[in-house]
Amino acid sequence: MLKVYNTLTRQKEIFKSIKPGVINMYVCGPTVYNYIHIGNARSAIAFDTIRRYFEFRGYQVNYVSNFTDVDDKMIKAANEQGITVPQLADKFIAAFMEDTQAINIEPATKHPRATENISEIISFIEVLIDKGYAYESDGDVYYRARKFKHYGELSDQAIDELEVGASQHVDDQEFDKKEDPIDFALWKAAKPNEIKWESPWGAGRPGWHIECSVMSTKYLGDTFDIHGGGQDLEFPHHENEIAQSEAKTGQKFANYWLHNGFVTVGDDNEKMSKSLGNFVTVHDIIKQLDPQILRFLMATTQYRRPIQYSQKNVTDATNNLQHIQTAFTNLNYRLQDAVSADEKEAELVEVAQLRNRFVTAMDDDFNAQNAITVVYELVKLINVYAQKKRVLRDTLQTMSTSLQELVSIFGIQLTTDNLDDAKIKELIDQRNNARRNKDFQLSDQIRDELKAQGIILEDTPQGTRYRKD
RNA sequence: GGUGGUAUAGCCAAGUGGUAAGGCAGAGGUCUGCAAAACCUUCAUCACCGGUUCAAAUCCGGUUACCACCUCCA
Repeated sequence: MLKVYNTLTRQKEIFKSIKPGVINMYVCGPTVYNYIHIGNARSAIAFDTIRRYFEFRGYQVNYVSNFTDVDDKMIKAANEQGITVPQLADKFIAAFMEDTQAINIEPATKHPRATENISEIISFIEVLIDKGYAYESDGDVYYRARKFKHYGELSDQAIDELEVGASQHVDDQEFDKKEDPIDFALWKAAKPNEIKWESPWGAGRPGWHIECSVMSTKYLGDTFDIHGGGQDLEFPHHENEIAQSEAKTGQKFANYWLHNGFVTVGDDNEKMSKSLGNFVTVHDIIKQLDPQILRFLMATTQYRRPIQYSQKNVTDATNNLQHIQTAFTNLNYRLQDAVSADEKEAELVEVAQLRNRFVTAMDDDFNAQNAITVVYELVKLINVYAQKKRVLRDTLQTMSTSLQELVSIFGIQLTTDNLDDAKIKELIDQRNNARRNKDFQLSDQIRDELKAQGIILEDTPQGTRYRKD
């Protein structure tokens, strides 16, 4: 029985999809004005992991995630770089695909862009105006937040308690055009030389929140199963999406709202921001860090908890991932002398039990911490088994399949690392000859030389094997 | 000011009434010619105060600290 924490009700609920066996989910994607930072990566990884788990549980997942390819930041960045907004968008969408591929994120079923849906956005806004939920004001269109009686329910904000301007980002010009300070823009009139589209209210561009309402309902229907995004989007972005969508359709918008936690940077746990100089992009990180390690660190932390991106945590993740990889290597190594026999060993039962425990852990709001603990137990079982004198091919195969399957939910791919180098093999032969002759000075010399080249030798009862450091 | 969240060993982190999972790091050991890898052993009374209970990290009341959001933000 799968439970998810629903921000809407602030509790864990039994998950039930609208259509059996199918899940429609929408996840807010990035504004493509820069390389994605590790916060974006965290969100992408969290929901990719959730998606993979649903698929593992047998669901077909329709996963839609947008690109915000026009807004103030886009316009500013394009001007600074002397290119057009669409050029900027193309550049960073390509970078997004590249970076997310590196951390093994499956492409969404559909990656719609705001600018590809302008006519749908305009129609959507027209309906809101017709229903009295929106009004035009000097070329802008605003949503009448107070008119929507559920406004503030997602984020538990009492509408009269909202402290307008608390985040110190009030636009004075906009302020004057609004009936009420809490109203928000659906359409913004174009300033001179800005990218623009024609509309019934004059030339302009869509506000930020409207695109997600339009694209999610366009691809997933008026009511869909899951809407996800970062915690910071809860208010106002998701609150506004609900207001827009439910005012238009009269239907429930999304059944379950899932929000991932933040990433903090550095050993003193400070928030990532450009002014603090700790703004970290995935593009830069993966130049020096194995993307799998970043993936592992983020995917194995429960998605709602904060993650501290620090050297210590990266090192831990590196060691833990290596530990799992080593078990897989140990397993594969024993295939060479495994026997085929029609026996059902006790380990098979244990593997099945561990799998069940993994599922139980993940069923509890994707508790990756408990799930990875089960993987470590499987790793131990494998390591112990791989040291037995007699091992069965079937048992090894089952262990291998299970281990790979479970870690693949976290987006981790284990490698068989088929090093096959005649030169190294010759050196190993020389070394083993020396060892037989008790010439340990020579044998250690050979080992040290290989180590200097990044090749680690390991003597096992089945012979000497080697791996890359 | 409003809302939400968090507080468990050197670090990360499970655990919603029954006497503290797991990982990393550390220490000791087994295996090894020595290593490596693996395995074994070892390492905490749970922010603070008060209460309920036979029994609380877990429930109730209060306090403190930190974080996030309140129309840039994943």
